[in-house]
Amino acid sequence: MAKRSGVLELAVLGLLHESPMHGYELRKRLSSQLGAFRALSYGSLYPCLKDLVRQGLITESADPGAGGTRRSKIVYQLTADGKEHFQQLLAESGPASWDDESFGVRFAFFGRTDADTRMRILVGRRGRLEERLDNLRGSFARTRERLDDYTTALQNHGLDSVEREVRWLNELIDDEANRKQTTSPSSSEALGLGDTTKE
Amino acid sequence: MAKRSGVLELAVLGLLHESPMHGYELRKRLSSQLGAFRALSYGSLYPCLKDLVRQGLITESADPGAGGTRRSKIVYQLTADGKEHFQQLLAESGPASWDDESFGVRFAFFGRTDADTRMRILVGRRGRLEERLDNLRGSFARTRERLDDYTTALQNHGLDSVEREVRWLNELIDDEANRKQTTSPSSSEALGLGDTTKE
DNA sequence: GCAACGATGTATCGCGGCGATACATCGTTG
DNA sequence: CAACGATGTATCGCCGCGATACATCGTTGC
Repeated sequence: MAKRSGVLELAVLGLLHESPMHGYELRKRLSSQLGAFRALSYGSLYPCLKDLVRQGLITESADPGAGGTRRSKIVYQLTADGKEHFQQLLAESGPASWDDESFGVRFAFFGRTDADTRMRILVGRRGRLEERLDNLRGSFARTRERLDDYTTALQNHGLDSVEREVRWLNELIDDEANRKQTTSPSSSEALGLGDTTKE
Repeated sequence: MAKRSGVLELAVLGLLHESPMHGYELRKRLSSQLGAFRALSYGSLYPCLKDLVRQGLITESADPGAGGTRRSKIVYQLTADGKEHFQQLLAESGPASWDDESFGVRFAFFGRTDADTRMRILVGRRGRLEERLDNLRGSFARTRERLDDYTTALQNHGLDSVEREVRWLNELIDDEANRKQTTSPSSSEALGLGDTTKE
């Protein structure tokens, strides 16, 4: 228990970091702010919120909104423990954080973490993608002759997409390196060369 | 029951269309041939196979492989009913077939269906993507000023990806139109203009 | 005023797929 | 012939999705 894949937890904590919110609002922002990531359902959200309250990472309080008609609207707010836990989760740069969804959410909150963590996650993510690229190219070469045009087109398109993703990562990594160089020179060399060893 | 989201069923039937196979082999091809789509687990595959057998769409038989040591290796084979059902599933061009996964699998088997079905699925898929584009652009415009650089970069990247996908779809649609025109002229006009009305 | 309606808002349930795991046999290597 | 990794079938628990129910707010129109 309390596993919940982590990513949902991270996203909720991160959004609540900006301002207290209703569950409803939380859900909307999850799909709009965090990009094209599919909106998660209430079936996941509310149990997660309940869990976070139980852990003392967020608190729920009545809505001070309208006139004072007692009705059940709940505003969730981050606690000090919650902020701490958020930082801790965000900085985790293990293999799990290279996953598509996990990376997307972490990247959206990059502004709240330090340069080293950003670089670690970026490089790790690139490694994960290059791994995928290898697999793709491998099975592509292995099956290319006996596939029809459509299957081939699909494979090529998939390959292109991942390659494009890698290029995007490279730009981001360069940006980070430059930013770092401005602050503390002669340290960009060691970072870009992480050798992508798996877990 | 028997719903199983359809896409798994379709993929298994399609792969079995080429040649009889073991479950193990089936699983490997699911991730290599059908592109970058995540490998589905045995936890889904075997129950699905069992279900297809129960429906009489495939049959299971002992492996004629090695020497004759009785051991449990099972080769699955498509039946006549299975072939028919596959065609029927493949040709379904309802809203469900515009989904990412569903479209990918159907596209991989495009060679086994007719030009009209191909065009219907292609145009529908493009409509779905343009719908997504609208949502993205909407929430983008609505939130752009109060977001930091990273969140903005993420949104832009997401937008680019979907736009790129639409461009790919357009190329495919053009190709299909040309192909059709070669065979039977003056019929390409009516097809490209499907107005993407939802379900 | 108030009826009607869509957006806002909280909550639960069933079910399907995923990941882990167990177990068995094949083929190769030293 | 022992050891090991690839091949192969099978199941189980758990998580998250989609559907759904229900209540209230704010607006519109008469």
